[in-house]
Amino acid sequence: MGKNLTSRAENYSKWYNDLIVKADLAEHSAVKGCMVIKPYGYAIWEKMQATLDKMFKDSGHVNAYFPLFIPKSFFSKEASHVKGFAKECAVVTHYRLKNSDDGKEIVVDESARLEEELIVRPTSETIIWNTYRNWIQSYRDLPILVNQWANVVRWEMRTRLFLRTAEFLWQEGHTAHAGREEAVSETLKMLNIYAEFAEKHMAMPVIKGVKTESERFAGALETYCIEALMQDGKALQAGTSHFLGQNFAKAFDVKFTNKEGVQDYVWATSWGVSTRLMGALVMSHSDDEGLVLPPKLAPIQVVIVPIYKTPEERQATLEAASKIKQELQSRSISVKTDERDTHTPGWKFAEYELKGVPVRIGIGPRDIQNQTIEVARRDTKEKSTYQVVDAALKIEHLLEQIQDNIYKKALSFRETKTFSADTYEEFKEMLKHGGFVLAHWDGDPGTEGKIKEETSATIRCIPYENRKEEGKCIYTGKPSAQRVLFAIAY
RNA sequence: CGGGGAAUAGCGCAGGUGGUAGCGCGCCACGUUCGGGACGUGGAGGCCGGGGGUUCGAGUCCCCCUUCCCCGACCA
Repeated sequence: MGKNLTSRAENYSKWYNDLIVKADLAEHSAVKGCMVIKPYGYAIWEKMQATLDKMFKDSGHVNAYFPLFIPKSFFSKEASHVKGFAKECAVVTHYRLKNSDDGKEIVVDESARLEEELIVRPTSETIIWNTYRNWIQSYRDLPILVNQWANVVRWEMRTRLFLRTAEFLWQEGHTAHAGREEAVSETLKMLNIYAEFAEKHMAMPVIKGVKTESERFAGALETYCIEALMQDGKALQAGTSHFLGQNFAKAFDVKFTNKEGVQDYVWATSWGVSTRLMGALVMSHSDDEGLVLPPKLAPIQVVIVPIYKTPEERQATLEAASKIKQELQSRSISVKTDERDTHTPGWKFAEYELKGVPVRIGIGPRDIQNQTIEVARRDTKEKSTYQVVDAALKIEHLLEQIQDNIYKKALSFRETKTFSADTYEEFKEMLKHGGFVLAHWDGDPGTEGKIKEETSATIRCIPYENRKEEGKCIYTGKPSAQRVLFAIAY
């Protein structure tokens, strides 16, 4: 029996949408462009949050919270910033409702118009820098290393669950520094933290790099990013870290007195990852049977399915399950025993496969007899029989192996999908099959724009650990010092 | 914001030329099952997305609105 999941080959978009909904991660809400993140999906996000939050704190950051509403005037203070976000802002204009004259409806009370409209934050640079002005007088007040976990709203035309929704959850770090070098190094430090998180926890290989001018964050001097390749060959920006220079300090007049007693503007960074990572996670590892979750982020790492016919067998298998569960829990492994009598084992197998639980244990009468358990891993669908006596230890190792295996699988996928093009014809041909294409570019945004127009491919980044290599731009033939990373992106 | 679809039971769908709604899955009850989404019998469930019209009569024809999906442009 199938799971009624569209296969990736048949329709990748449908596969993704079906999977998100059927695996209980999220669903469309009654509000256009907004999603409901369901408990199972939210549990994964919570694990991402917990891990990232610890990484942020271990690197000296602290959490705070700034308002959801941002006065419109704040936005206009940094010219390129407002330009970048103006087209997708939700604006609050009134603060009161009233009954309509016929009493049948609730309408906006036109007399309750706000003096100054409020923008629902699409990002918090402006409100934060307006606040930092009051926090900073001296170099002794620096650095400020603040992060916030929040929701933001960007009024998107076209939305997709997790990948692009009008409201999404994220974290945004906003730091203030006394010197340029320190701010640049903070930007890179956070980029590295994101890359480490992606690779070690999400098991998703990423390429670190710098964005070109046209892909840069509105208001930044430099945007660094991690780029991942999805199974359909499209690239996904998974996180960004911005060096903001003194742009926001100048816009909000945030000065400090340095050690020499001279006034200077503060240097800034901002960095963020969002619930989009959920989409990245799904599209990196999952297959036609359902989700494949990396053990480090799986809400349930091991599920135990008891198999029995008689009440006596039920009793015996549940007892055996309980012992294994305790042993696994003592190794900090999250375990669930599915004791429900309302579904057959086969049904449960399919269900946990759909939900991507990394390891499934089956315990039936035969196992009780032999002092064994059946262990099935989700990533390879391989089944083995373990002796109960050393099962917990082996499963602990198995989880590590699965984490490692899905990373390697994703990495090898990316490697086979990464090409080098030396001519424009070659470039266009390679793009047809999806994947990353490394090619020379003359550094001109105009050229980049034309390539995008003609092929839909964008420069995802200039890889950070790039090998310098003399060459000629595939489009103009002008000299180029290195290859840049092209792809069709989400 | 353009271009295509679509909206009928919880989900997926069928309902030529108008005559008062059906199938599969799911749900409920009982029994037999249970090592890869079990089976039988019985049952519940619908102002056919919303609003107007045409008609004796509209799921079906006409107009308007709303929402969702897919593909582009824009963006994390």
